[in-house]
Amino acid sequence: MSGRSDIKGDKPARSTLRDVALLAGVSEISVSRVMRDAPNISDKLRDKVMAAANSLSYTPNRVAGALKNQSSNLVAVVLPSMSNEVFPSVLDGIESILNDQGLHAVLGLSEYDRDRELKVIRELLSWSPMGIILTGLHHLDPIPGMIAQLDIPVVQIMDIEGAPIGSAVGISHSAAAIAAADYLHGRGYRKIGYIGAWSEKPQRSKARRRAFEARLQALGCPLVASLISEDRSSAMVGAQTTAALRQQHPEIDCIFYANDDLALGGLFHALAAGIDVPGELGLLGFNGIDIGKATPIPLSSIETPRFEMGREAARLLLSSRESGNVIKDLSFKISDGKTA
Amino acid sequence: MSGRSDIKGDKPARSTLRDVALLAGVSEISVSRVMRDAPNISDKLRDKVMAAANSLSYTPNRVAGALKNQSSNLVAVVLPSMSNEVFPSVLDGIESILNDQGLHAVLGLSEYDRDRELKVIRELLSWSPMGIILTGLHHLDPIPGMIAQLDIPVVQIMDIEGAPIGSAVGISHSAAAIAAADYLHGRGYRKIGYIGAWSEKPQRSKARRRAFEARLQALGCPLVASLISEDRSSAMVGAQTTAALRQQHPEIDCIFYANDDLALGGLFHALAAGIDVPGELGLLGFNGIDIGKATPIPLSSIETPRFEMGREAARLLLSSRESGNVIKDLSFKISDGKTA
DNA sequence: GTCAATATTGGTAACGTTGTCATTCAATTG
DNA sequence: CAATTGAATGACAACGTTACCAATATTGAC
Repeated sequence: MSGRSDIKGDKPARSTLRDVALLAGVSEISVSRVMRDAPNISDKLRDKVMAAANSLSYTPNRVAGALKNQSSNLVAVVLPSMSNEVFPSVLDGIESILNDQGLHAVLGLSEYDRDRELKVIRELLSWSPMGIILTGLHHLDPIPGMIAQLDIPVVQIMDIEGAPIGSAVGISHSAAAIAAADYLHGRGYRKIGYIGAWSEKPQRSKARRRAFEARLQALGCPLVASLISEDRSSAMVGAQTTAALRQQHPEIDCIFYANDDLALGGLFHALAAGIDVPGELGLLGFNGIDIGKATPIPLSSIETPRFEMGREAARLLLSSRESGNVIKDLSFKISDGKTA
Repeated sequence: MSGRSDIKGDKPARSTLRDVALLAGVSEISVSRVMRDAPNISDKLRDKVMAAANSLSYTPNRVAGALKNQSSNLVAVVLPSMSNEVFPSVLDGIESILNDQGLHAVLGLSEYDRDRELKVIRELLSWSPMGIILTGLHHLDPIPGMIAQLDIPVVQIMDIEGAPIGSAVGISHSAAAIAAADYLHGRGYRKIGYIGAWSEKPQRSKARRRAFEARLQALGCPLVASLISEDRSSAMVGAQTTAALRQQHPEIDCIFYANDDLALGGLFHALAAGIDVPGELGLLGFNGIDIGKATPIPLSSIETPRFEMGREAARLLLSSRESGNVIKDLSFKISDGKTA
């Protein structure tokens, strides 16, 4: 009955256009057209084809389609990691737009390693995706050329300060750092510390710390100290580094953290140690994650639009044919927490 | 110089095996073999080809390769959602195995909707993935048949109680619920409540609650009440529902939560309201997320191996040719928190 | 120096789909 | 009623790769 399966007489095998066409007694191209809802198809033909297709439970082979078309419904998405809440949210935002269009993300993780990123991008590009989303603005040299060869749209997320390959969606991290410095200074804090983690692998956090430091300097109250853990960010590390930093520099009256996981750890440490927050110690996080809104003292934080960043990136990708390259500043806001 | 680009004289166009072969003065097959590291290639040939390939910055077209080979290096991964920490961890585990093998996940989100899941699976299968990872054991009728047609391995994650299509990796949710009931009962709690969220969309949480209820009944201290919020899980919802449940049933001395986000919310509520934990109120979460280890009172929770589940799923997928279908119980453990 | 065995290369034909260009046939027009 | 149009279908040739089967070099054995 179904072509190839006779030859060897075993597996049901995947049915093809040809099988459907044979069964329906029409040409392959007609089946193709019906499957794709092409115009100028008679109801009679459509019915015949659909019946045959259903009885064979035919699924179009998009690999073949993509080869012929030179384009697919895949979108390459390259993120550094999945292990904090930032990138899953971004990915969620991306998927929320893509899935409605019948598009799908092919995922690659760089683990903050440039060479690995290059390898992953090369592999993903070999699938002729219809677009690619990258994290950050700094990439190895050959990458823009590789993308140009496919002539597909690129959107870079997270950062907008630099020279994007195509479009970019994100926030200004230096502006966020300046806002943080101004905010804390405005609240009366004068002995400010900084805590980061994971050796600042994302260059964005390094940029943020530097801008923060510079701004404090300009405000006349230079950063007292910063402590960058080698470990990955976590609440536990946040608690430990907070204790350590306060021991080394008892005069510190406020800490700005690289992210909310660390800041929550700081808050938990303070709660457990009976430190008065925000009086004795002010705490300011970064990202504005959900949990921080429910803590006994709600966490003050720089809220970043992570989900929206993903959505916007996907939207820009889809519209880039018309709108060309765009740089979109989604901006941040300082949440109304009570820890600073 | 590069074939197609002459015709119209515009885009650099993507170079192909043919372009490389022409430039290197060898056959297309030879280029193909060099690119794939096939055996029996002379150094001279390899060098010529590599030089040509580099100068054209050639990237193999895997769409064509997959069509010819009838199989790709893509793995379809269908998850319900990205919006709590569970599935990102699982995905992280999956990718940690896949990426080292040059494989890539194509993602589909079902949003806990069966029909949507079917649609997504159909689309992903049309890419001839080399395997597919699904969430849970309950799927719409046509799905097993669709997968069988491609003759690729399937791994279902999260749950192991039921009839898997292929392999399954997860934990026994009823066993976890029983362990929770026994643990709380053993700690002396007798007026136990339950809090869930999002209308229990994941059937796993429903199964867990039922088993929990049944066990408490058997232990002679029936569940006092359960409160299932319609909202998605979050610490905020956990705090609110905890307050609400205690108001409705002041006798409750302990609450088992559907997940740690809710439980953390409960803990924060208790801390803010000055409720003595675990004396006046015991709290037990589910999943064992990182943050819970750093709270002023570390959260007691049923720890589930989410990352490991992803890793194991990917491993099973890769080894299924030899090992066949396997059901793997990764088991859970009750964390040594201090809230129950 | 001859012959078999092996290492190295190439030619050809698919894989399943769709764009381009026919072709058929019914409907419309003057 | 012939001529013209347009709708509906089909034939054929790609898309870029790789499996399969030659064909040609190279090596070693006797």
